[in-house]
Amino acid sequence: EAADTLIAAGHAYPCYVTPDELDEMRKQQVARGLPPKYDGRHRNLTAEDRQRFEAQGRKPVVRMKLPERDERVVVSDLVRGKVAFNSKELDDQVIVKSDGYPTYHLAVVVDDHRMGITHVLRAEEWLPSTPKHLYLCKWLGWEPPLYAHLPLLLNDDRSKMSKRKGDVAAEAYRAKGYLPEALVNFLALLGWSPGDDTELMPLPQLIERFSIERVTKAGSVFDREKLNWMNQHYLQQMPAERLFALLRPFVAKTAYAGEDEALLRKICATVQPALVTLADVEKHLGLFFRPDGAPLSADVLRVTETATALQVFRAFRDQLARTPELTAATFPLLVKAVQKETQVQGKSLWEPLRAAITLETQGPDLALVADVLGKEKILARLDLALSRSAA
RNA sequence: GUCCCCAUCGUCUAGCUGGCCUAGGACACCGCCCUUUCACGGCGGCGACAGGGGUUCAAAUCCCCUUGGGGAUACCA
Repeated sequence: EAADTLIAAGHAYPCYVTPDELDEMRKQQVARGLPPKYDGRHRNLTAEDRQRFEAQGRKPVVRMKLPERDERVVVSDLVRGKVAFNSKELDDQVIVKSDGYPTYHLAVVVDDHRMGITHVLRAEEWLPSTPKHLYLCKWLGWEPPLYAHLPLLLNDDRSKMSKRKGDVAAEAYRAKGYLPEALVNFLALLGWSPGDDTELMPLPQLIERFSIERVTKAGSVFDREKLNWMNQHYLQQMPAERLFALLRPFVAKTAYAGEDEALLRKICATVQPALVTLADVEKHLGLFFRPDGAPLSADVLRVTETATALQVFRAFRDQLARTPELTAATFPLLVKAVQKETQVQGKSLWEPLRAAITLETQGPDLALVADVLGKEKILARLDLALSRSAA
């Protein structure tokens, strides 16, 4: 309907040039050192011309008919101020494709008008096509919306980050275990800041404090490290119940999906302080369920094979064997007893213990882990460490 | 090529109406402290006004040029 209106008013016209012909045309222009541009060859077709093309079975596109004379078009942008373009630089843009579908340019103008859109906030890449949208509005007799062209999100090499290239769709971040609140908070800070040093802001606060005047002009690199930090922050804050609910789909993807639910719940709570993303739960789960005979890292071997380590293991094994019940609260007591007995303390005491018990050199609080693992398992692993050294 | 946008630490940024900036914060990195372990946390360190001209008593802040980066130049959005 809008296209028909424009054609009737002489602001648009059917164009029968085929993609192949356009290709050829541009190639020749480039060869002659000219900028590739539609040359307007179908701007003024006669009725006969049209009939001839129709008879050939050609389906036309509809193109905007930009003014013959050069005009100055000024875009008033909420973040960039006034930006001037020359209509001469613009092309007779296709607004309806040969399959009858409108292109973005026509669709966005018509759609926004019908929906009563007052503000168009879009990325900077759209700034150069805004003059076209302004023409469309003008010809259709509509008041254009207010525009704000936001800075681009950039890859590490400072090129434009595109949702059509790479693994950067919002869904991809969800799949990688990032929380919506973390992503939103992080994204809000790319190209905008509240003006003070506040960085951690939940959505309601973001909404309250946001103002378009404080939007920056330069593009910003998407820094995964900072996102990680923020994600971890929100993860640590989270109540255990909600965390477990969010963790479920990630647990479901692992080999441990069928384990006892109460146990999984306990593990998730234990592991919370060590999570950077939800997906990290997988590797931590492995820590609890890995088979005793699994291959060990060089670090684990290094810290479990010292003379001091062996001394600690023997003492701890004895302590543990004599303990009726092992809990997160009693574990440190056992370690304390070992310290007294062996005179080993601090890192040289805890590090080998952790490595022998969890088969990792890092992880959540050892007492908590030990509680989940249970007495029998720990005894078995200590024996294993002892026998490894004996061999 | 042409048009347009942009330019403060490695990254995100504060600084916008010029003096309070020997340029502040955050992430990352490095120390120290806390913790008998891991992490959290606390403290500190490293680290930037792209260059050159102006304007001014005074410029990161205003103007110009250069350089650099990015975007757009599709029957994609």
